[in-house]
Amino acid sequence: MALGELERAVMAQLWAAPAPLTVREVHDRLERELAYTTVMTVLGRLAKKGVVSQERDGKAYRYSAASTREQLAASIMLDALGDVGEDRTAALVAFVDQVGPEEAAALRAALQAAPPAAAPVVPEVPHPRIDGEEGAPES
Amino acid sequence: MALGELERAVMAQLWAAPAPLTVREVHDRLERELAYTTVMTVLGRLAKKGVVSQERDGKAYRYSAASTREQLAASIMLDALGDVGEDRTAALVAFVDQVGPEEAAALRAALQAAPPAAAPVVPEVPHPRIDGEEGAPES
DNA sequence: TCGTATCTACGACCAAGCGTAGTACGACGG
DNA sequence: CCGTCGTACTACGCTTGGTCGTAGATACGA
Repeated sequence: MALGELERAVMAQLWAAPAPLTVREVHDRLERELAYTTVMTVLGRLAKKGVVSQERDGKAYRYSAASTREQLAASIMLDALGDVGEDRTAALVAFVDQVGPEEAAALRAALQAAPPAAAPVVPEVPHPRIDGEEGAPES
Repeated sequence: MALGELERAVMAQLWAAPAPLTVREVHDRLERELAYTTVMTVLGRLAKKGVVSQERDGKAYRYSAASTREQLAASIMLDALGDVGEDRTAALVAFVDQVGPEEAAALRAALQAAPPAAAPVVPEVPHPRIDGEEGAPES
């Protein structure tokens, strides 16, 4: 994925908002003074990448993050893990080794919650796809 | 970080080799037919980024990966985790949730091997930079 | 000494991605 | 009819990564 700086800032707004935002709302919330169209472009690109979803609201669109910040981070972590090739175990060891004890504790807790053998729910989304009119004719 | 395709291929060769390689050696080992200078440029950029270290060997340089593949992957994962902001725990939960049961098992094993309560804080480096050689001069 | 083979150092070019924004154009409320 | 709002499309500059070419130093054999 590797979002850019502005893209991350925009995502931050979307994640911080309780409901989908319009371009104008995102624009207004951003600290930086940007042209309205700049925000539009960024949101469009994010939508194209699949990290945000847009829904029509009258004339305008409302944008919302397609996944939570945590899920996205997890996806990126997973991608990095995948790049390692075969010895994922060693990479995970290195990872555990690099995170602090607090994260290690969190990891332990997370592992406790995860059933070792049960097929995890996770309907899909290894990483967000950008299919268009395929399976969800909303509206 | 986020190495490019060729950069990853070059790194793969360096990781696969038991000893530092010259540009020519890397060039010869790569599947693709590339100009010698292309490999040189890539190795130079890699060195500039700090992911490989170069040592003089007569007229030529010998290049070796600055850290293991696993450490690099772990660093990238850690970076992604850092981007999440405060709630790293949730991100780790999501991560555990997204990895398969095998990785979860590996994670468990890694956590077992990890020092349970030793260092209260990391000596330094919020996220590890790769400039110096701090990795492991295995050779 | 000359020519050739090696290397490195630098510069160049192109494609893609991101930041940033302008322009065109349709819909809406006065 | 006109200004406002919103989208669509285009564009431009910058950075990064892939790919080389050329130039200069150096070593080595004839």
